[in-house]
This record gives sequence, structure tokens and C-alpha cells, in this order.
Amino acid sequence: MGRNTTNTKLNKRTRIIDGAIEVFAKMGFYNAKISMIAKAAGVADGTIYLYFKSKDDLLISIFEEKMTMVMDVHLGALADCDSATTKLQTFARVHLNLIKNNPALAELLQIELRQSTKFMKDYHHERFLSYLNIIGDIIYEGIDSGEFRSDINISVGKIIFFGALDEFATQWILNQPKNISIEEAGDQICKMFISGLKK
Amino acid sequence: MGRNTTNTKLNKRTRIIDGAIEVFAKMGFYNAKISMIAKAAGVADGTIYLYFKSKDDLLISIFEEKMTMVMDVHLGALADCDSATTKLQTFARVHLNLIKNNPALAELLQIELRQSTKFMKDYHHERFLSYLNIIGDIIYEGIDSGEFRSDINISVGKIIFFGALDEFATQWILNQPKNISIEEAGDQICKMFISGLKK
Amino acid sequence: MGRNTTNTKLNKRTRIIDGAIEVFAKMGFYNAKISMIAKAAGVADGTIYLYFKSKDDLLISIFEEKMTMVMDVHLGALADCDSATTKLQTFARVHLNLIKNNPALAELLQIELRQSTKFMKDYHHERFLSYLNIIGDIIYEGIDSGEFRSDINISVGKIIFFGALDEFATQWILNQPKNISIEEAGDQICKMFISGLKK
Amino acid sequence: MGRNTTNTKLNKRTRIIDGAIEVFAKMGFYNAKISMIAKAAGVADGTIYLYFKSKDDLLISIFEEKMTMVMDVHLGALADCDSATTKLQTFARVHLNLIKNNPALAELLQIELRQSTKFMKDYHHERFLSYLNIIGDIIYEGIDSGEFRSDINISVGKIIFFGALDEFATQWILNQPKNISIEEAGDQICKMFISGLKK
DNA sequence: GATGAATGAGTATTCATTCAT
DNA sequence: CATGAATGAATACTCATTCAT
Repeated sequence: MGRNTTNTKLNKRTRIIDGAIEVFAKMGFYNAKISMIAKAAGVADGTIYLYFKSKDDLLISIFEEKMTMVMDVHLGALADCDSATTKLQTFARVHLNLIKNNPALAELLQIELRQSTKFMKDYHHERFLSYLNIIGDIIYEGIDSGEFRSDINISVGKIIFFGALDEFATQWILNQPKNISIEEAGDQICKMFISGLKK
Repeated sequence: MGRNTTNTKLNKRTRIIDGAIEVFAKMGFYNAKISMIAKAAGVADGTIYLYFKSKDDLLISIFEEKMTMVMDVHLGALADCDSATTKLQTFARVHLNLIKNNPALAELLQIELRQSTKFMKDYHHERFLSYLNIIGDIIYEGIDSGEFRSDINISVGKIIFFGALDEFATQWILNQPKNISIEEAGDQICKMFISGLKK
Repeated sequence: MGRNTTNTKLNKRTRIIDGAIEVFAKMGFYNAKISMIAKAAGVADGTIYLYFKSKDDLLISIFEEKMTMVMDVHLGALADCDSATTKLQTFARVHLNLIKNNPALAELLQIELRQSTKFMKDYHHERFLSYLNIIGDIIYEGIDSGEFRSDINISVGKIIFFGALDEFATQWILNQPKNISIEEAGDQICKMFISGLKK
Repeated sequence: MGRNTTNTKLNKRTRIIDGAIEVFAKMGFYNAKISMIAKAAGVADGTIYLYFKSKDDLLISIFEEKMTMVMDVHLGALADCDSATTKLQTFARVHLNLIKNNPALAELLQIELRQSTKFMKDYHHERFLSYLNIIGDIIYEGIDSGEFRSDINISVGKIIFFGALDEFATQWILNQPKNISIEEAGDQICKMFISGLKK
């Protein structure tokens, strides 16, 4: 049946993406070999090229699809919050949970975001900026509602809140600290960021 | 005579490192070709192998040397500060200034810190941890002296302060924001981090 | 019913051959892709393998079939001629007309005849030699009847008459000269060959 | 010494060209593998790319160089002739001798001239036209001097004389006829072409 | 030490062919 | 018969590294 065919196709594409996430995360983009990805996906090397134009396209496609998914999860979770403070806490919790539950994807997205290859430099600031702007909008809302100070530069604020979360995630992926859970860490990050270090 | 030879050698080594920083930063590690680095350094391809064991070793050597230099600058600057708050501000200022003045190096160090190649995973947590620990020590000192709250998890605090600075630096390198100077941004980061967003 | 099936098959086979002639001529054998031929023929890639064992077999089959057709046309036309001179002129006229009317086929046959792939070297001297022998027989007849000189080496004569026609055809396909029609050219070729350049 | 280095370099380039001529002639361009050529030349695969940009470039370079050489040989030989008839005979003799002595090169040049790949279609009509024009100039001279008939179309004449020689050469390469030497064949070709078949 | 020509291992990608539907 | 998704063998080309000079 049509549905069957479609499913098989989707499954194969999904398997390739999942295999690629795994292999890219473990090996890095340049050290990942197409044959490894094919093996991880349980398909022939050539099959990958039925679904993706090139290795680069595979990486970019993963980024596109997963970022879309991530944004949707965030926006869904934020819809239930009623204050900027809650939203910031929710954002942190969702971000860290996504990373906790998809460490390979997390590592991959970070590779993409950071790796300064030419094709990465050109590409997808847009989608990353949207992500940053979720944070920016929350801060703006907090200032607007009087929850947050008005002498905050939102452009800086959104970047450093993301940076704080992201660096913590990176370290957590590399070397999971035993002495603190990712949930507690999220609370700590929000506390420091929202209330500051000062007594 | 001996000194002369040594100098020549040191000069050549320095030229290679500088050429490599430039090329790695512009092209990324994997797209940087030894021949490009050799040309940038004004030496023959083979000469690089008289000073470095491999392309990987070149990257790691840069990291080692430059991080040593960076740590020294930080420690020198911090020696003059008399409070944890001042120290944190100083650290931020020094960090951002180093990046402002050595953008290629900054980009390179970030590539190294992030790029999850095997050889990067194995390597240099140590030296990076020392860097983080400068921040950790300042926070500890602040708590100890009563400047900072005592319910702060230092392990988390040092990571997120670094993350905040680092992400801002990344964005600044990629897309220098016109509406705020790097100095002001440093002040904003410290303000948010130290006093929090809350009114 | 059976006829219908058979017709469909024949039609499909014909469509594949015609598509292949077109694509081989335009792209060359090695640059022609099975998928292009399938598309040109309006069939699926796999269908080609129901009619031909391989890409090589497709090329060879075209050669076989078309040469058979070409030989028949020649023999039919020659039956009406009453002298070796007329036959030679007729042969030239028929040869050049075939090329004029089937330039893609002409180019393809030339590729085959020339392209020194192994499978081409092994193959079809036989059929080509038959073609040459049509010319050889005409020359023999002309010598026998006293029309032509008897100090002619027929083996050489048949080859060079063919070569003259063939090279002219090649040039005409590549770069159709405006200043002379293919019919006039045929007359010129016969004139030079039969009467020579000498005054 | 400089001379030594230069010689080594030249020798290597020459060895690659000679190896390539051999392998291209035996296997055809598309079936010739770079590794075969490298082995035939006694160099590493990569070395070929120090001297030629690509496999295509290698083929074209061979063509350029060898055609230059061939043209020089022809022009040198023709300088000594005092009539168009002698020149035509000389041209045929030189052409056939070159082929006799360089059969692999001859086959390769024919592949190039004929193989209808895109890059071949675009390329070097110019150089081939120069070759044809040597013949054209001889015919023109013969008409001008009164040796040849004036009702000859030179454009056609040069093509068919070349075609006659070329086809004979092709057949001779493929299947050397025992019953006639290449020298005699050259004489036959000239005789037929110059005096015609007619009694 | 310095050079850069030579090496050859390593890999993304293509495409003729197969075969389950 | 017909399809076209899947296969995987095959190869031009790159580039880190070596070593004779």
C-alpha cells in the first residue's frame, strides 16, 4: 500500500538521521564516515544519497529538523507559564531535559553551532537566532511587566543566558557531575541569573 | 651563534604557530591544509614537522601555549583586585579583551574546546579546568568573605559564568553587535550575574 | 491478446533503442546513464534489463540491428545499378543520406566503430567487414568489367573509400559546412576517388 | 644539481605521459584507471596530480603535445618537396609512418578525435583543423600550380584524404593486413586519390 | 636545519544492476 | 511484465607525512 511504502521510506530516512546523529556525535562531523552512518542506520552507503544530497546536506537536514522540533517543544511548554520568571525557569528546564534525553543530538547541535566550517558560517544563523529570541522575548516580557530591571541589555541578556545553559550542558555531557542533578543545576542557573550572586 | 640558531628556530616556530592560528581560525581545523599554514608562516611544508609531530600536535601545542599565556595574564590582573566582585569584573574584562585583541586565537580556542573529535575529548580537560577554577576560586572567595550568597553551587557557578562570557564572545566574533561595546557588554554580564535580573 | 502483448513489448523495445541512440549520441557511451535512457524511452530503469542484458548489450544490440537495416538499404539500392561507377556513386549517396537522416545513429555507430574499449575490440569486426565488403565487391566488379584499373589493391581501396565517406560524415555531423550540400559532397567524393585529382 | 632535478622531473612527466598513452590505448579513456597509469609510469597515483590537473587534463595534454610534435614532423618533411603531388605522397608516408611507429599514440589520438564526450566536443577542433589544413594547403597549391583539377572542393578534398589515411590506419592498427605493407598502402592511397580509379 | 617532490592510504559519491512488490 | 528503491562495488582525487637532497 501507499502507506506502507511511505512508512518504509520514512523509517529509512529516520534511521539514517538517527544513525547520523549517533555517529556525528561520537566521531565529529569530519571523522564520521558515510559507511559508518550507513551501518548504524542498517542501509547501504548509496541509500543515504537517495535521501540526502551529500554529507553536508545530511548534517544540515538534521539541524533543520531537530531545531524545528526543539522550538516546538519550547513554545509548547512556555504557553503554560504566566510570568517571565517562570518562563525562564521553564526554558532552562526544557533545554536541559532535551539535552539530558538526547545527548547525541545535543552534542551534534553544538558541533554545528560552533564548528566554524565555511558552510556552517554561512548557514542558519537564522534558526539559531530564533532560538535566542525566545529567551530575548521572555526577558523583554519580564522588563515590560516590571518583573525584571529595565537597565538590562536584552541582546546581551539572551546571549549569556543561553551561554550559561549551553556551557553547563556541554560540561554535563562531557563529564557528568555526580554531585548535582541536572534539575538542581537548572534551578541554580536560574537563581544566579535571576537573583544574582549578591547577598 | 647558538643563540642565533635558537632564535631563528624560535622565530620559525612562532611564525608557524601564528600562521596556524590564522588558518585554523579562518578555515577550521579540518579544512586547514598544512600547505596553507606553511605558506602563511613562510616556511616549507616539511619544516612544520621539524617543530610539531603532526597537525594534531600543532593544534594542541597552540592550545597549551596560549592557555598558559592567558592564565598568566588573568592571574597578573587578579593580583591587584581586593574583592571577589572586583575580581569577577576583572576576569570578565580581561577575558573579553583577550578575545577582542586576538579574535583568531579566540575562535581557535573555541573550536578546540568544542569540537568533539576524539583527540579533543581525551585532551586538556585539565588545562581548561584550571581556567574554570580561576572563576571557581573567585566565587569561593566571595562566599567566604560574605560578599556572595552561600547557597551557590560553585561548580555550577564557575561553568555558567564562563559560559556566559564565552557565548557572548562567540556571538561577538561572528557578528559584532554595533549597539554595544565589548566593555559595556562585560559590565552588563557582571551586573546580571552578580546582581541578577530581579529588581 | 498475444499480439497485443507482443506489440507492447516490441514498442517498448523500440522506444528503448531509440532513447538509447539519442542519449548515447548526445552524451557518449560512458556518460550516458541508464536512468537517462529509461527516461528518454519512458520506461523504468529496470525495464531496460528485461530487454537487454546490460548497458554493453544495449549498445551492441543497437549496432547489430541498425547495421542489418543499413545493409539492407544499401543492397536494395545497389540492385538497380548497372555499372560499378554508378554503384559506387549510389553507395556514397545512400551512406551520406543515412547519416543525414539519422545523425544520432550515425554518431553512435561511429562511436562504436572507433571507441577502443575492450568489448568493442573483440566485437563486430565481422559485421563491419561485411559493410566494407560491399564496397570491395563493387571495386572488384569494376576491375572485372574493365571500368577500373587493375592495379588497384581492393583491400586498400574499400577501406579508403569508406574512410573518405566516414570522415566527411563525421565532419558534417560536428560542423555542418554551409558552403556545400551533402549531395554535392557525395559527388565530389566520388569524382575525386573515381577520376582522381589529376588533370 | 639543478639539471639533475630538472631531468628527473621531466623524466617523470614523460613517463606519466608514456604510461598514459599506453594505458589509454589499451583500455580506452574511461576504462583506464589512474592507478594503472601510475603503475605503468612507475610513480605513485598522487604523483600524476603533481603534473596534471585531472585525468581529463592528462588526455588533453597528451593530445596537445603530441599533435605539436606531429605537425612539426610533417612541416619538416614537406619543406623538401617541390610539387603538390610529392607533398601529398610525403604527407601520406609521414602520417602512416608515425602511426606505424607509435601505434598506441595513434590509437589514442583517434580516440580523442572521435570520442564524443562533451569535453572532447568542445575541445581542439582548432588543432585538428590545422592538421587538416596542411592537406588543404597542398591541394590548393596543386590547383594553383596546375597539377590538380580546378573543380575540386578543397574543403571536401582535405577531409576525405585525411579520412582515407585515417581509416586505413585504424584498420591497420586493429588488424594488420599481412598482404600489403604500410608503405605500399600509402602509395596505393595516393595513386587512387591522385589518379582516381578510372582507367 | 630546511626543503618540497613524492608518496599512498583513505573516502565521498556514482550508477549499473537486482529484486520485492 | 513493469517498477524504482535499494544495493555496494568501484575510483578519481586529496593531503598529511616522509625523506633524499
